[in-house]
Amino acid sequence: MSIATPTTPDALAQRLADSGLRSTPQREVVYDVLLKKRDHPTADEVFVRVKTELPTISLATVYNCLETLVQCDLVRAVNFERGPTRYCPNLRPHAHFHDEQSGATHDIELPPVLLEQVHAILPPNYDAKSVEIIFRGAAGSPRPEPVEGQGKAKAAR
Amino acid sequence: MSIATPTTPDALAQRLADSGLRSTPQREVVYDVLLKKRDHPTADEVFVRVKTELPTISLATVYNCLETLVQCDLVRAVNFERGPTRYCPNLRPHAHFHDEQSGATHDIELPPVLLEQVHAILPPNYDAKSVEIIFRGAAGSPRPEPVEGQGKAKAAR
DNA sequence: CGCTTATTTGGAATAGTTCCAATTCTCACT
DNA sequence: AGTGAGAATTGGAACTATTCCAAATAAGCG
Repeated sequence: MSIATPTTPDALAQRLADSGLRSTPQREVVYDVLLKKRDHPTADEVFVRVKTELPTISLATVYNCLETLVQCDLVRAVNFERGPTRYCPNLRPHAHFHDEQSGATHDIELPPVLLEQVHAILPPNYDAKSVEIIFRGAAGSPRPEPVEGQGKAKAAR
Repeated sequence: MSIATPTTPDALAQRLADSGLRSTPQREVVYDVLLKKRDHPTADEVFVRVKTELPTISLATVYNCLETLVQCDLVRAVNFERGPTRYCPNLRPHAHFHDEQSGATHDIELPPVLLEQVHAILPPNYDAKSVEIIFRGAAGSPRPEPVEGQGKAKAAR
């Protein structure tokens, strides 16, 4: 079923090899960046972060690497409304809560039992490879929480 | 008949009025089109369909109308992976099954109990206004079917 | 070491959507 | 019925996110 120690930098080389792909500095740093700050960054945001370590990397490569990581099942791509795709290195089954105020996204633990129950609503013949659960709302803590948001920070329009 | 079923063309004028908006031919036809063929069309597809009735409508207006309908809670906007937003006039709580083969999207009944259970996984202080459940996989027929949907066809637009 | 193939890169191209300014339509009020 | 204010529509330009492409680079392998 699932793999024992998935979410570590070292898993990368292994997984890549398994898929007949090479471990490159770009792929490593992109993955590291995702592991280091798990705030569901966009490709652009990953680009910025990776550049501090690999100043010459190109945005196209960031897209390539992210795609590769998704292929290898090391990273999940998440799409909220219209906006850019966000990337999440959390492999455990979880839902996403999208705080519309701050734009931040939080992982929500998804109990296996519930996951099963959700799958169970599918009629026969529907074979779901994956399921995505996305909440939208306000993570209205009594006190405002530390900024985790990428929400409007960049969305200068 | 049923007040509980707002998914009728007539509901439109009412809802619009409630929001202080006007009922226009464009809005009516856009809504009709959604009700008539519930295959989760994209804005483009709606545009094409509406044009047969209102040949001079513009794509911008279709976007406007769809947005308006979403605001009025008559229509849900759904986003699968990177692709265009799709529109769904089904107001009852339901999940979506996205068939990766055909590109088609099916509504899946969502039992209220399950919906509650899903909401229950949220930690306190998380106030979800809505939840979206999206399955991805292969639907239905035990035997493979030739190409059909809007999947990755590039020329079909 | 040179060959082959994978990977990266920058820029151009594309898709989907939004923005904007000008026009047209509606409605409320004389 | 006429008019003015505000809504709504329209076409096209602008924008954003992403993909495509062809050339340059890097790596593994014999």
